[in-house]
Amino acid sequence: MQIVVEHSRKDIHNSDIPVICAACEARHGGVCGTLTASQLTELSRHAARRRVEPGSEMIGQGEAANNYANIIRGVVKLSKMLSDGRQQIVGLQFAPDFMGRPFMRESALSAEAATDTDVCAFPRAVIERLVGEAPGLEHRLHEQALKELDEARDWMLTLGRKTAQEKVASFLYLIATHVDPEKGAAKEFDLPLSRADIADYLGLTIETVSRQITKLRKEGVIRVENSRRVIVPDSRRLTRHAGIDC
Amino acid sequence: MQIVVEHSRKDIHNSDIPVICAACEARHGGVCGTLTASQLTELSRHAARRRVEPGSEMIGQGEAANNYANIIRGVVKLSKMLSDGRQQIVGLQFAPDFMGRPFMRESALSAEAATDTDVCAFPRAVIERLVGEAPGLEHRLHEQALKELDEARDWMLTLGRKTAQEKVASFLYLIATHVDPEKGAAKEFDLPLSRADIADYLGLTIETVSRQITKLRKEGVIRVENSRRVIVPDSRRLTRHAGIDC
DNA sequence: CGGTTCATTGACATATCTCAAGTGTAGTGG
DNA sequence: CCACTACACTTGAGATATGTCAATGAACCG
Repeated sequence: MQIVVEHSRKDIHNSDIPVICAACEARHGGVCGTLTASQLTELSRHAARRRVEPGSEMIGQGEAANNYANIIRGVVKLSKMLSDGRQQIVGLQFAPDFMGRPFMRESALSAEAATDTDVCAFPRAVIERLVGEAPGLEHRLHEQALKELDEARDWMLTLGRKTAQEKVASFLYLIATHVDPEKGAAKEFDLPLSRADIADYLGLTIETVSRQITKLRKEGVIRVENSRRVIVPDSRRLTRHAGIDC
Repeated sequence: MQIVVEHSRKDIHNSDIPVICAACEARHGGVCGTLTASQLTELSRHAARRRVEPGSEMIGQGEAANNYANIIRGVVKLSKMLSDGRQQIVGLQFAPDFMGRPFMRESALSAEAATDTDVCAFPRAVIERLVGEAPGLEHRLHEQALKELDEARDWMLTLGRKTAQEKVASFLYLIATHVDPEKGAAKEFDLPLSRADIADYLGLTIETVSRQITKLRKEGVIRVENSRRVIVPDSRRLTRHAGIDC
């Protein structure tokens, strides 16, 4: 975070950076951080800022994937569906994550905005050309893939082996950590997901999620306001309910 | 597969390839395929063939990860454990997959041979140096990571949303597909995993796995011999029991 | 042959799901 | 400002899939 600020200062004196990028919150996140000024210019020529409403699908399972995007603001759900409608969220992406599955024409999952979201989208062809020119770009994409792989595997443990109580606590802890990575501290935040989404992320039903949240509330592990706002007085305590090994 | 055979023929006339590699079954799989002769020589100087007994741990969760490896033969389980002993297998790796988590000092999971396994191991330092020299190497590692990510997400859907019956059928289908990718054909194979391992892979108990296998057998979807050998007369039929969308 | 490990089967317990009703809360229109 | 609907969430009662515990069987090995 410090570093981002310092770099931003430098950018002000660097007139080579495209205007749209110089003001971009994700200038150094996503894929843009590794690009040179000219590559950034090239990319920004084809880039389009878009605002996405919560619930609107950005790409569907089985559709052609013609775009990559940086998430500027908001949370995006990645999910998979069975033919009979059962659904599982397989990943959440937060700003300033990069979105898109390199080297694949067709999406194996659907991406949908969970909250109000801003993205900066560019055609896959441009990215794939830049990969050949910018040595650091593939490395950045590789790191993002590895990060997502680690997260997916962590979540497999949650899905396969934790109780409903632990699943819900793990989810709350995940969100709390994204808001503020400091361990054991008090936290307060709005849930980016509805109960239905949380259920789809945890492999549970809406009702079970609701009951477990109530249970955590009654035990004093969390407080809840307006059903979306959550207060965690002691996130170490939450951790214990989440079955997280530390 | 065709391609591998053709390349092997060429190798016979290419005396630059290290002897140990020229005879290697994974010569063009894993990471080796993208290396030049001199890079391969460099790598092979530090490489060590090892045979691993089933059940023996190759690396433990939280240990320092000092090695990468190509799997020459066999199946390796990647698993995560909670502090109270609950375990989840988060991935299976088959020959000629590459094993190892690039750019990370410490393993977030444990790797254990499921079957008799041969690997070709090399120190992480050598690989990381070669990444800087061989442009194709990081691309290969990146593709492997993306493949594992796709597999992990597919499995999350299985873990979170499928019934025990569908989970077991999905597992059998996964193994059947690895033996022979042809769709709808009859298949016969030995399970590389014990019932306990299958349970850990599916987020079930041993008893439930056993009951579901019995059920599939009684319905005629599979036949079982010696509890390890499985015959699938019609893998399309198996697919239907696996809740796989096609 | 006995001992060990692994797999199967049964009887019962229980966590989670299902179905149904009830409670907010926000938005809409009169 | 007050109905009125719509939607998301909560809560309850009962059903059920899966887990737990215990016994048995089958394969393997010294």
